[in-house]
Amino acid sequence: MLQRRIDDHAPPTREAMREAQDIFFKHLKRVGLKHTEQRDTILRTFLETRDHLSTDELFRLVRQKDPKIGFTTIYRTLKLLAECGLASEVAFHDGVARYEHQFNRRSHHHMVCTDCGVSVEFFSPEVGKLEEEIGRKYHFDATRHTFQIYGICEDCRKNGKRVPATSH
Amino acid sequence: MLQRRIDDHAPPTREAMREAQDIFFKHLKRVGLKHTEQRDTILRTFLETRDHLSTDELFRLVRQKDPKIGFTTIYRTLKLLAECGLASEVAFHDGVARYEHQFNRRSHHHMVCTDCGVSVEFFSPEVGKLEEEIGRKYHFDATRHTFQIYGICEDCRKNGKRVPATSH
DNA sequence: CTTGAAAATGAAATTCAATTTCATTTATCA
DNA sequence: TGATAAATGAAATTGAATTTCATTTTCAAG
Repeated sequence: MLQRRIDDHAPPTREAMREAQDIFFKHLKRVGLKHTEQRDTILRTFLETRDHLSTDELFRLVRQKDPKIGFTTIYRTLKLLAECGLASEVAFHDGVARYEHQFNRRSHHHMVCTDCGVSVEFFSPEVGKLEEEIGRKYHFDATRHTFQIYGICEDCRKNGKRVPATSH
Repeated sequence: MLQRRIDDHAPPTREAMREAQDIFFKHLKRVGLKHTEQRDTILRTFLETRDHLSTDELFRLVRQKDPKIGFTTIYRTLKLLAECGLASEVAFHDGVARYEHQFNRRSHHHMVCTDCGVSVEFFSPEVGKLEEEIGRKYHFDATRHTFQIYGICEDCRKNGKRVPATSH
């Protein structure tokens, strides 16, 4: 199920795109990897969508631009993007890993409708504070956290007809 | 990796055990399923451990009591226990589903060491409040949430035999 | 420009937890 | 008791994630 994403995220400007490419290719250089056409296409496609993409979904989008790029390259490139902070994995706990871009994004969390799959971003600085607080209390070196709220969105509640969970 | 669990949870008294069995078998009756020796053995084994168990780990424990019980039965029984609220799935995002008992437990969350896998429970009523608050704000019928903090525990930091991971 | 070594690519194979299938056994109740 | 609906468990299947490997490409040193 495609994770439609409701947020305050504008499409990237040409400049932002260039900046992201710069971050990516500096990262590649740093770890001794090479700049390739495929990696550039994948990065651009990734930044152009606002949805939370699984590897397979990004694969389908990239294929429209360059049908010769394989699934494996998408898979590996997403890992690279996560490594340099341009992407991060969001675990919605539905069996597939999804990624969202993190470039120029402020800290946020997601509320997910368990019926239609839509995800809404929300902002809550308290969550970050909690991470720090609890970490200190238990002598953990806290590095990250996950926080998602699950429920039924307004639309699904109104439509009321529960769609029997279809196969994935 | 076995998820060692640090918490304030005492082993169940004989009475608590009986109460849990009662809840389980009432649930079975309600949905038209049958009371079997296997299901009872699985429930008892599950309640007796304090760790966060994957299906496979519980299978190994149950096998010590009754080697004839198969993996599939554990798998299905865990789903049943989750259905009636005696167990709940905790997603630590390491690729396997884990369950913990929920019988007579107060609301809590987990902090997980990404090095050794130990998980520590903590209590934070604010998190529940946040769920409610955010749900109201976005007109979601919020039913549950996940919140985990990841980091390095004190022991692992002291033993320090891990190469400092390059930040991400 | 070459060119050679290191890395990248992508199709196919593999892994592994989760889930389903199905033939047989068991619990329940009239 | 018997009828029958459900339970069981071994084996098969699924599907996402990951690895393998033969071939192609990048890049920097000459």
